[in-house]
Amino acid sequence: MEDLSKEPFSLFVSGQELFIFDQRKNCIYQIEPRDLRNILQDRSIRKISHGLKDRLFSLKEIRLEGLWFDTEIAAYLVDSSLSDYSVAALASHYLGRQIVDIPAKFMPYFIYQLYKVLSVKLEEKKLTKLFFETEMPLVSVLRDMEVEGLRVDAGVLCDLSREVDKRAHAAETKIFEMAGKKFNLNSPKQLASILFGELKIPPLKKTKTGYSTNEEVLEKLALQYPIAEAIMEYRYLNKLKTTYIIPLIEDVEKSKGRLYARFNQTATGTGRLSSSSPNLQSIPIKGELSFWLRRAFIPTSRDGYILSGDYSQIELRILAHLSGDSNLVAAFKQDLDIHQFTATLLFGVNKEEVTVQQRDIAKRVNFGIIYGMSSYGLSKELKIAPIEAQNFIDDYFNRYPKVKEYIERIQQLAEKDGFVGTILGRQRPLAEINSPNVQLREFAHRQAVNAPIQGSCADLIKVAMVRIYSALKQKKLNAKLIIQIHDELIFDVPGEELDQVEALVKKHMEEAIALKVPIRVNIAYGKNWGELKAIA
DNA sequence: CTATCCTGCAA
DNA sequence: TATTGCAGGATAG
Repeated sequence: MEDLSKEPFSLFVSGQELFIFDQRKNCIYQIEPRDLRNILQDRSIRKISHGLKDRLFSLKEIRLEGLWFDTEIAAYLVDSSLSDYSVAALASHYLGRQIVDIPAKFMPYFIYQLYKVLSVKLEEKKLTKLFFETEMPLVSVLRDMEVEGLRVDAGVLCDLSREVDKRAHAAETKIFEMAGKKFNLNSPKQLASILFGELKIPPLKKTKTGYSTNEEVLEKLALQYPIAEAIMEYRYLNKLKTTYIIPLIEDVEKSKGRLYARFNQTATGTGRLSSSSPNLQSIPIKGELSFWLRRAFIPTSRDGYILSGDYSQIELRILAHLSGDSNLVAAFKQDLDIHQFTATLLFGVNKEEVTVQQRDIAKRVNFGIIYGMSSYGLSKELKIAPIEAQNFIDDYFNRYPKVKEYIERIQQLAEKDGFVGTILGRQRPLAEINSPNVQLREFAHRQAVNAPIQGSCADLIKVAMVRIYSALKQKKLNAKLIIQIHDELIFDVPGEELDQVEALVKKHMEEAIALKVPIRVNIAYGKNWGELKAIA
């Protein structure tokens, strides 16, 4: 075999087996298992592979170096709207070959063909820089996160579990008493028949199959019927227990005090990461028991800390950047409380006069903008009439005129191009943007507003992750990135590294991409994830 | 057993 | 009839 370090070649790992494709000789080789590690860890050997991060699960001790071109990541940048990024699916899509199942030994051949097609498409779409400088380096960052996992105190979870059981049982007893009988509280169908049948409570909303018993409905019923309040309490406790506490305890006990989650790089339409098995991006944060739950997430070393860096109002800052609206830009340049500032514009008062309620409305309107809100959507959110909601939207656009122009511009661009882009050029296809179906078309228009904002935020934090990873490595620091939650990075930091890591995280997060407005990052740290104290 | 619905957690 | 996800339990087939 010729020197592997001369040019990139494609490979596929299956269990302990490694196959490579030599494109010059059009020939597939199987590598001896004892050479597998050397090849994967040699950074001078440029490797083309497919979903390699996820294919090394049984080879966790191998450091992955020199992964130069991952065809799964490339395919995702070329088209983030696919639901299946397997080699077989992509071969069908891009190589015109209908293949259901590819034997492992032929994989490198197909991966190489995909590489040829996808590298051209990356060039055409001007995604090469984003691909090589951000997405490919990120693969190693995510692999390290997945391999390292994080430390969790199962004892804290067990204590919490007992407390939740106690409260859930109390709620259950109360509900059955008021209902006059026992039933399956987890069945919306049975619950509806008790509430709206036996108890004759007037139903407020329908679902496809019956009457709705969701949070919104229960909240309204709770004003008049105590049973609704108790059901909400039960639901909260049951959710906490079944979705978080029990699965976390099981995972942690299986792996001696550590938790290993996945961070998926090709899952979302916008460029965000997703997390699964378990999903660390939806660990509860509101309420006393959520706080208890987060206290179970602890540093690896006894003298260590959990440190978080959190982008402040990043999506609105990106909106200010993209729209160039002078009011919005000025507000951020002066480091104002943006929701309070928006309230002064909407209600025509001085900032000292803004009430808590007014600020809350302004905050919800600000969020609504990011989601491409309608008056109906906002009215539901604010629990007011659609006409009043429309007034807020009109006032908002009068005060932030360039935001309005930006939204119109991006929607027209989407109609013309069939996609929208982020600051770093990441594209989101919008297949339904000109659909004759009104619902689909309007949905795509909201996505056209949201995707550049959400996606640019993803760009920003990905750049920061790559730079922080390399800075930690270069400075030989042992702090580890353990969780990413879209606009927040969480680290496991040895005690003696705290100051250095704090400065480094703040700097790289704030300087990831220069915007027309300052970017602010709040750093907090503590002895566990539940008790983080802000740094001045 | 899988698919779908309803529900609810996060940014 | 506000954006993006993941996941639980119940239920239908």
